[in-house]
Amino acid sequence: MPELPEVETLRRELEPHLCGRRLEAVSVRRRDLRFPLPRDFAACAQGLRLETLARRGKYLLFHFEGDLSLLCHLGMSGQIFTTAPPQAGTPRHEHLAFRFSGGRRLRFIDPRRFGFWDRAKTSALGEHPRLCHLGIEPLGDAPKLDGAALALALGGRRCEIKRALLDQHILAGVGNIYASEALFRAGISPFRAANTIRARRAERLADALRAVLEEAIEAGGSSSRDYRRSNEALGYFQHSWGVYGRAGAACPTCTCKPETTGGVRAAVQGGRSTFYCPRKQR
DNA sequence: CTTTGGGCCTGGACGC
DNA sequence: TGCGTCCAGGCCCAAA
Repeated sequence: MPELPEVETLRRELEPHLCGRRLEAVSVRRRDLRFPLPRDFAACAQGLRLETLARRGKYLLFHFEGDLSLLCHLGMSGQIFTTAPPQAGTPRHEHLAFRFSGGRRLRFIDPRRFGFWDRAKTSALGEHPRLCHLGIEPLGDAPKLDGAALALALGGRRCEIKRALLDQHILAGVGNIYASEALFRAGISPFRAANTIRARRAERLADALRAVLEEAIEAGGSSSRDYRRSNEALGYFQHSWGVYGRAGAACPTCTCKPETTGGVRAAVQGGRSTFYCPRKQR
């Protein structure tokens, strides 16, 4: 389940291997990803030099020379590898393969096909329908994610804060894991109405969001069944989860015993699992 | 405008 | 062993 830290880890890993290289060939095995691959996808960037690799929210952006960019969203189970397949032959869910100059290859694997790719003019990326409504970039400047910016972005929404954090139009890049973790660190209940987070709470939450995302990037992201790094290494931030996936376990900051208090709780909000400590989070 | 819920998709876990 | 069912959650979209 790639969220911002996993995509940023991927970006950092790919950058030194790919930037400056020419895209020699793109092979397409399946076009029916989350959205159909554009007709000219394989041809549009062929022969162009990759200038920079960027990220916006959970999107990976390949900026080529000649005003062309490729966008990649990993969805739920999307993975990108620069390594060769572990066994000979093409893996079952390898939908795209890119060959860069110098022989460097990039493989896109996505069993659930919730991921997708698109192409756009770099100069018009801001108007791309998937990017134009994205909210605050949590680790960016302008606007820097602080309490005031967060409270403004939440904009008096009456929905639960957990749901608001998952709304990419408010904040870009936070998914289910890091939303739970940030709320836990900030001591804010996931059920609290978003419009009650204004001053001090907003400051705490903004700080918690930035901190948890930065620490996760530092750790190479959180590994799961659906996420491996491009070099097949494992991220290890899952060992630092305070509440996510830990229902019934002792809250790491409480001294109360889970046998008597029930420990970390699990709930469902908007069809998504949420984990929280009812004592610490209000 | 906001909010809510369903749909897409597959592999793995689980119960019988 | 094998079958059916449920679950994970990224995003979009229709409906209220």
